[in-house]
Amino acid sequence: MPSISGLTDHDGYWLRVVSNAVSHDFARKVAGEGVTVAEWAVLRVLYDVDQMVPSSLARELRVTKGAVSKLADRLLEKKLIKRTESREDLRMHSLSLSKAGRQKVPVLAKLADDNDAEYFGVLTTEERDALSRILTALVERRGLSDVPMD
Amino acid sequence: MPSISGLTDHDGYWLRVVSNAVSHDFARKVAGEGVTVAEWAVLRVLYDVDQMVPSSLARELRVTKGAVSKLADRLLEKKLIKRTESREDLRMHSLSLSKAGRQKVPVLAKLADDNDAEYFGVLTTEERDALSRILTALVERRGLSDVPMD
DNA sequence: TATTGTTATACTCTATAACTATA
DNA sequence: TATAGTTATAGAGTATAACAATA
Repeated sequence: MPSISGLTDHDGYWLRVVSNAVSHDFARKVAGEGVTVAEWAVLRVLYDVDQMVPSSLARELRVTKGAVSKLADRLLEKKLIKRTESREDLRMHSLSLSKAGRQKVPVLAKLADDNDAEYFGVLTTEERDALSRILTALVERRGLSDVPMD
Repeated sequence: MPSISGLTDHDGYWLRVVSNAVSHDFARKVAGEGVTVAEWAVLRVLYDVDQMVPSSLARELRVTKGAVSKLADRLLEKKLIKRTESREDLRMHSLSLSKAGRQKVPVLAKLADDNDAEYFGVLTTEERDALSRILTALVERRGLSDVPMD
């Protein structure tokens, strides 16, 4: 008789358990700063580039332009980003951090650092190095750079 | 000047990238069988126990009873599970697999096996063992058995 | 009163596709 | 026609809390 594999027999299951726990806790932390994880990603990208059109942001974050539109709406409401019209092409506009948004990024980055330390700090140096190495290997060998972050 | 960590500087980020990719592909596979990943988890648990009350299922899957109620509704519509009233305690009822549900579990388990092989097969035996070991260590040391699977 | 389960409501995240304005 | 962006719609996944029935 064939044996049926269980939920816990798959690496994908445990990966999801750990990933969800890490993300869930991080979401709770950034919620204290009034933003979601998806919003944090937008803010962090804008922090480096100063300004970016929504279509580029969609490519960078690997989501649809509709998703970016919605995220941008919320960040505008929260006054963390600004919209600037383009003069050359009136269809386009740029998104950039507001002063408040720029001030918030280091705070959020610190929370991300804390969260990582909290979770992966229980590993030995060897384990942590191995994890990073293996995750990177998976990303490279499976070509996950093009995978959406849903 | 303090340097601000980026999205990709955290293990949590890469964990999320890989986990999302694995789950996304698995979701696509089971969608071909007409179920979602959350529904697969319900079916797989019921496969072993024959029958279970929603409150136990909620504990097992670490979601709220409301979430189980919704999942059960969908699985009933799809005729993959059955509801049976309890005779001792009329507030309770048991959920169990229908014949169709029981037949589907091995098919779904095979898809989970395939998905795992597809993703983690690119790792060497040593890497794969290390990944399993490290994920297990994280679950144990961080006490993630109690974390919800959202 | 406490418990089981359902239902109502709400939110995040995402997608697809129709639509508007501009090129 | 093609492109940039918005909006409408939908659906998965989840939570909280109000509720009904029963214990």
